[in-house]
Amino acid sequence: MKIGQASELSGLPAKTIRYYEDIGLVQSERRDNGYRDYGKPEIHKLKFIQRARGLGFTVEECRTLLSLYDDPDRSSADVRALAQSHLEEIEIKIQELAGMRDTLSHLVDSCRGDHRPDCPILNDLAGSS
Amino acid sequence: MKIGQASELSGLPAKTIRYYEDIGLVQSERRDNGYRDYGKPEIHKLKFIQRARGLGFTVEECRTLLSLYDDPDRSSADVRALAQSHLEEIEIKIQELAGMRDTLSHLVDSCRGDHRPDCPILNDLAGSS
DNA sequence: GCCTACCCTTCCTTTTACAGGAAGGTTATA
DNA sequence: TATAACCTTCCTGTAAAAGGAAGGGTAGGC
Repeated sequence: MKIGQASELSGLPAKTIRYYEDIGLVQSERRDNGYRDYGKPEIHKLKFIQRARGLGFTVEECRTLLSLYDDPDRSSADVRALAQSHLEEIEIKIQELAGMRDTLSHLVDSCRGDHRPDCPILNDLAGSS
Repeated sequence: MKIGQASELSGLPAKTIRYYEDIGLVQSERRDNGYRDYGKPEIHKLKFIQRARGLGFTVEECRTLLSLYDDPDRSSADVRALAQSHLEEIEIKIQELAGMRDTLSHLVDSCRGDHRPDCPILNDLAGSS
């Protein structure tokens, strides 16, 4: 099938699929006219990546996950370690964002938001505390 | 003062300060030898930006915040609207990350993580559900 | 005067994960 | 035959810097 259908089936934009080919993540056959030609295994890989990306794995982590998936001698410990480490990064990011949210929502609540220039948000950023 | 001290006082790497100058965010005087020369107002601006970046505002939002800060005729409503909108983006990101975290931690918990290849994480990514 | 160490300069490249668009070839349909 | 819809490659741009090369400035010690 052509890239358009591969895109629909995998949920990835055609641009993204070409990009993944550029970086050697998912190869494709070529027809005589130069069009990319995808079969079931490629669609499967693309979906795999789409899900992994949806869980926030980087493209390089997806590469590793794919190679583990393809390796019948893998240890599930390796997969778990990768997922665990990614999970920790996510939790750190959540904590960072939660801190920002708390500070910001305080500031937003304390600002009247009227036509006057007086503003606790700017005061805080200016270090008036 | 030179950029090194400006860096220490503002908490921003010298590289970043130069970058902010490149994009017209914080200008500096120059000495005869070509070195950048910073005074109190610039340090104040740099700190302002450092705090705003710490709250997750983009550099362009920082530009807007700075111009509001410099404008005695501003309305606090404008500042509040910007902060509010940024706050909503943060909350959306937190929700996304929390979703990833929940799915991932389930998967990690369900994987034994031993030497065998059998792995629920990979199975899930492969769409075996 | 010279050496060393450290600070500063500009300029170029790299990062991440694509998106946008130009210029042009292919195919299906009316 | 015309046109729309699809495909191709290639180049550029994004955010916010970080890294590094090549070189100039400055202060102190010998």
